[in-house]
Formats: sequence, structure tokens, C-alpha cells
Amino acid sequence: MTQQVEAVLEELKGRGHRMTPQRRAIVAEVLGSHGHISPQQIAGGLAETVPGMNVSTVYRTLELLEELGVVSHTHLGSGAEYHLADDRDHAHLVCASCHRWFSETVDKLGDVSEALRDATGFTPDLTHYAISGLCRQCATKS
Amino acid sequence: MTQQVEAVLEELKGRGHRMTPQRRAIVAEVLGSHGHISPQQIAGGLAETVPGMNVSTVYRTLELLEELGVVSHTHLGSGAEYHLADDRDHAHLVCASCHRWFSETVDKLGDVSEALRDATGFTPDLTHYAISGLCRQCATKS
DNA sequence: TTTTTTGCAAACCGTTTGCATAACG
DNA sequence: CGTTATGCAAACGGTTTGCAAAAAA
Repeated sequence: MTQQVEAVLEELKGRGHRMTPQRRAIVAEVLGSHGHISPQQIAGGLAETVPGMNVSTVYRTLELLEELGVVSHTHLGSGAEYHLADDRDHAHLVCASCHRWFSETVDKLGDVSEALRDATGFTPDLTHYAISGLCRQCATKS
Repeated sequence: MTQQVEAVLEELKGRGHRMTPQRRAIVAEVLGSHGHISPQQIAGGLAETVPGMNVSTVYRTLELLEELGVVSHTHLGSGAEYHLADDRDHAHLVCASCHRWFSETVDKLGDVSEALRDATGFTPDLTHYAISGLCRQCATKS
């Protein structure tokens, strides 16, 4: 994973940006998060190891990484979740009943999007906003 | 529409709540909004006609109306949009390119939801969060 | 040494809350 | 009159911003 971190940092450097310990730490944190992570989580987790690590730096770095196409984010009810951009078909399913949420790679999400596009003329990206609904368990109960 | 307003107020009354000019005004505003309206819009619009109308009253009333099943809300990127609960298949499509958004009734949204459920085991409600993507125009351009 | 990046503190926006006052029933 | 609803102001959580100081290149 360290290699991947360095690769991203190199990419940054190639575009005229600078390597800093903060960026290195943030990139590592994102790559190390299996699936998804919020800006607050990143800031909180790094506060211990990187003294003075600040939320605004996290936000600025995430924005940069998104421009580079390294990550993308999803809007949950409140707050954002970041995940690797190459993690396609990565949907965020929020249960309206038990309030748990599932960040999962959904096979056939492409098919669903296509169906939606046929119905609306709008080409949807079902990963950018969370999707509300009922999880299997809660759906069974009711 | 006035009749509908009164009907809702009666419903409230039946459940032990009280009729107040503020509630009447808010209900009228929601019913009169074709499609969708935000708490801020309601508060702003009523500030002129109902002296002292306060945002917190708007929020509290909308919450009440949602419990009654009169309205439901959708999470846009920032902030909520309310619409009549019986306005089914009412999706909010936000274009990632031109940033316009479309609040439209989508035929076959049920079919799409079903497809998603089959693929995930999760029963989705595609109207509760906005859906990002590309509108017809922007999709054609690129 | 130039330019970018950071930390900090303050501002922002939508939303929620506590509490005393007003007003419905 | 008892109880519910309101207005107000303050607090909230996530995010953004301006600016001076720190650090990459």
C-alpha cells in the first residue's frame, strides 16, 4: 500500500503540487480505509499521529485527490464519505428503519442505471448520493 | 386548494394538535408549491405575510406533516426539499455538469427499484436522496 | 527565495434545541 | 385554565474561508 501512496504523491508532484507529510498521511489513510471514510474520521484518526493535523487540510487534500480522480465522494444524509474512485458500483445503502448503512459494491448497478436512463433520459450515477430504503432484515420484519 | 389545507388541518386536529395561523400558512405554502419546496423557501416566502414567522416553526411543522404522511422530503446535496407524499415516483435528478436539477415524476421508477432490489436484497426508495448524473443536454455534449 | 501549503480562528449554512411567552381549545 | 405552539437566541455539525506563519522546491 505504501507504494500506492507514493504513486499518488508522485502524481501530485507531476501536476505541480508538493509532497507534505500531511498529504502523505491523508492519502495513506484513504487507501487504508477499506471502502469508505469521512473527512472527520480522517482528521480524528490522524490527530494522534500527525500533530496539529487540521480538518481544513483534510478537506483541501480530499478536494485535490478528487480532481486527480483518485477518490470520489458520496453524500450521506449528513456529511460526505470518500472512497477510491476506481471502486466502481460502490453504492451506499441507508436503511430507513434500522438506520444502519451498507457501503457495498453492487453488481448490475450499471444495468439499473441504464434502466433509469431509458426511463428518464437522464444518465444517473447511483453512487454519488446515498440510497435510502429497507435492508433485507427490516424488509422481512414488516 | 383551500379545502385541502383545511382537510390537513382537520387531520392535525383529530390527532390532538392545534390549528394555528402559522400551520395554516405553512400547509398552504407546501400545497401551493408545485412539486417541491425547501424549509428556507417556506420561511422566506411567509416572512412577508405572516409577521414573525420563524424557521424553527417551519421545521417543526414539516416534521409533523411528515409524521402524518402528508409530505416527505428528499436530501439534496445541501438541504432538504419537501414534496407531497402522495406524489409518488418523484425523483430529484441533479446534473453533475450544469448543476441544474429536475424534480420529476418518473414512470417506471418502480421497475428500476425492483431491479435494484433483485441485485442487492435491499429495497430502495430512489426518491429519498437526490440522484446525481448527467442531464440529456450535458450527456449529449460530452 | 519564491511559491505552495498549513494551522488557526472565524464565518457559514442548514438545522435543532431550551426556554419563557403567547395563544389554542 | 391547562396544555400546546411559538419566537427568539443560542448551539450545533459539517464545511469553507482569510490570513499570517511554516515549509517545500
